[in-house]
Amino acid sequence: METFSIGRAAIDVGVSTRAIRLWEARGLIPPAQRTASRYRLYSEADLSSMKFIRQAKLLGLTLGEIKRILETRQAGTVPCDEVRRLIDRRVADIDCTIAELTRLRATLDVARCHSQTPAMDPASNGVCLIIETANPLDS
Amino acid sequence: METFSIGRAAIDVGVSTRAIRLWEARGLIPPAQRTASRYRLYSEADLSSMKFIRQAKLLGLTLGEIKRILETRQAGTVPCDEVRRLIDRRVADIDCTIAELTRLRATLDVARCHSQTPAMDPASNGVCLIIETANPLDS
DNA sequence: ATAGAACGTTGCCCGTGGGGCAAGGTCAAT
DNA sequence: ATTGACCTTGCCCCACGGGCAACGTTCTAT
Repeated sequence: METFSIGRAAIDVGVSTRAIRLWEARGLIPPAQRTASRYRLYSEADLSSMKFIRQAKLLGLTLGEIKRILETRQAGTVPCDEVRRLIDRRVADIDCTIAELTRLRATLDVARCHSQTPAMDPASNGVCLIIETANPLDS
Repeated sequence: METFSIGRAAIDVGVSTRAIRLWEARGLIPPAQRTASRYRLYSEADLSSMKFIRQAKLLGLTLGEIKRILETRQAGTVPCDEVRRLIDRRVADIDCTIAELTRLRATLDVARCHSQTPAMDPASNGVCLIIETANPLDS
């Protein structure tokens, strides 16, 4: 069975070696097999597992969420329902974030173009009217 | 001159006492005056300064950016040009983030509704087809 | 006056997902 | 044998505080 060093694995999976060690420390992947000199060794199955993690991360799941998915799967259960719930939550979260950012963007636009935003009088106590007169709509 | 404890200041400014201490440690506000028993004391001017920081934070500026703005102002320069640049960058950043999130949202929508996304065969080696067959458009 | 509540002080560890660097051990090719 | 590329662990760093500990101070009520 072919094995891969952490560097090869990182290139193959498309992440950094740091990420792989972090995933191990966080329990997303089991402690790697080691050579006599303590080098980590990975199998193709390990690479597949890491590719799943990378893919899940690209979808915006956190390491904690991914860990739970993997644990569910390892317990023999198909985690698709859980995944669907996570994705639903994530979508709701994204919508919320987009709405917030859109509001903030509008506020910044208004502030920046605020009728020739008078420059702060250097002698006054204020710092910058662009900021001080802005009216954030965010909660 | 009326002075305020850190708790009063926090309430008046609308932030936590932790935040105020952090801003001091980060150099956004000068080390507070102290009572004989080392309690921090703030003047109205201090409160104004903190309100500026809070306002700038609401606009999405980082503590580092705010610090530089305050330093510019303290050097006697009106920081409005700098602020305008920061806001421009922030707006560009927001647009970029919104675009990314929109793409991700679309990917998640497709993945979730992926024609009755077949449940993973518990005997296979995969984890979850919803994730494995998703096709993130993000870079 | 004194007890206890409410406030203040420092300090440390936690999160997210690693990056950067250091000081060293190992492997491959020349 | 040496050199360069790789690996190991460990520690501190990023933003912005939250939570808790252990302890000192001030205020309030009885």
